[in-house]
Amino acid sequence: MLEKAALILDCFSPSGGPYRLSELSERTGLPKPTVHRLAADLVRLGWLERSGPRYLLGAKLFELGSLVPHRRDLRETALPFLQDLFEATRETIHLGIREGMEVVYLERIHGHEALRLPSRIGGSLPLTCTAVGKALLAFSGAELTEEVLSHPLPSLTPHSITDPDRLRMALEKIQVSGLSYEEQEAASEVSCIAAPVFAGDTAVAALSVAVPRTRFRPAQLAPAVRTAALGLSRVLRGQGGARIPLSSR
Amino acid sequence: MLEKAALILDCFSPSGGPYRLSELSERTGLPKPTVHRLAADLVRLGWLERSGPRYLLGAKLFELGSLVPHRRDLRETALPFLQDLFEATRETIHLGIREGMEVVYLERIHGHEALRLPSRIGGSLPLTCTAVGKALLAFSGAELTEEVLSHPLPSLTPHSITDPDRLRMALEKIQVSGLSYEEQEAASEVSCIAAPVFAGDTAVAALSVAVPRTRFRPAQLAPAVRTAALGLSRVLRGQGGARIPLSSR
DNA sequence: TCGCGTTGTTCCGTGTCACGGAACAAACAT
DNA sequence: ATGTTTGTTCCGTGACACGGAACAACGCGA
Repeated sequence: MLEKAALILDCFSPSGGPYRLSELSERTGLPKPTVHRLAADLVRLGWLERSGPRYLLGAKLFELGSLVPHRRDLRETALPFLQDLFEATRETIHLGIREGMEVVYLERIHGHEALRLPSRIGGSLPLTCTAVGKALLAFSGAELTEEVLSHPLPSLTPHSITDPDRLRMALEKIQVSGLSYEEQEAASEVSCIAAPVFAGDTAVAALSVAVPRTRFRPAQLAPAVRTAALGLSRVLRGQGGARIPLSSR
Repeated sequence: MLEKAALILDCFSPSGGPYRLSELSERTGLPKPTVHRLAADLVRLGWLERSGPRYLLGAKLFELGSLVPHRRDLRETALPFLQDLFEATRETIHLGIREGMEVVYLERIHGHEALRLPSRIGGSLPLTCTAVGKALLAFSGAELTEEVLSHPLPSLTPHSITDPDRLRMALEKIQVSGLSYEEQEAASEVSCIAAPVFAGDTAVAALSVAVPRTRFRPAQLAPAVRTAALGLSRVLRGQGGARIPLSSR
């Protein structure tokens, strides 16, 4: 029952777009009357909304989603640094964390010029295809790197790194320089530079600047990204990662 | 069953903080074994997380919440204007919409100086206690105003407006000037100025600047807020509110 | 205007699985 | 050592989720 409800809600990820009853039925594999009943319940609870024949994710989910502690806290303390970085570069800024073998973006801020990017707040992308992802991967321990390299590498564009050796070299460079680069590996015509945010010697997050390829000037962006990332690291260390003690096991 | 799960999740609003099994049982009024079973299911689905004996809202909710179309679209198109406003003022910026008789905040950005505010992204406050709320209320039709005035006015601080006549006058001023002011009505030592974002002649959103009372200089902030709000209004008009046609009934 | 495919909704008999009291185990306090 | 609170397991009962089938509403092309 809960599981079926979750199936329905998961239909809306990642597109979010409106769906009709029969589409939901088809996508979940659940019979139509079942979806009908469950969807009606979900609407009553505010988890879905309905306008005419179309179902949308509901306001309650936004409310609850905004409260998720890990996300909210990190986003909140990172925000001032993201603003600094935006003000310094006036380009699109990302904040991401690692979740398994993917990046999840917690924040994305930008000005009036909108890049066409696959990244969305709350959405996830392969670690290996983005600057943020590679920054996280490079400082998440050797085991994870091996784990990632043991599968075929996914790609978002023809420029995505699919050769394990190239990736390994790229990660080593990142480990040395503390900076992660990406050129059209996630979206065409977009380049990106990222820096990891540390807690101890592993990365807990990374932030990046995304720029149209034609005006990508890494030398100018590097100090700003690094500064922001280090500043955030320092604040996180200060306030102690242990606001929620992880306790037993 | 769904309803019981919703009860459990609603425990986390607005505090978000971690809860133990017995607290959840008490707050929901559900028997312990029931909560235990449901919570376990919710954890399996990623809607809750569990570290030791504490339950937290889960990552999946963040993911889904970020996709809620109304929120996401408005937030996305508003963001550049919020950035402009932040850059012009370097103060805390809010974006809010009306939901019933409350404001819901879609975005809040700020620099390193953190004001102590009751507003949270995804959270809601009474319309009458905040600059954003009053801006929305002033341009939501006379019926709503009467509806609000027909109940006793809530208050967040001793400065919150609780006198219906005073509120009515304040709203009229807002309707004339297109600007909404608030002084320590939501949080002590904080003043605020807001401007409505229009679709036609009713407000679909409002944005505000919150400032420590001591350095509140309305004359300097007013043009910036108004400019940002009008700019956003224009863009919203341009892209048509009708991306999701409301269709029948 | 009619008919036909599609989509949404209602009905209801069947069987499942959610339910929660009770009993047990583990953690914590004193 | 002993009570107290919290977390977990068990299991018999019955409510209610389930989904096929039949029906209604819509959209579309002729």
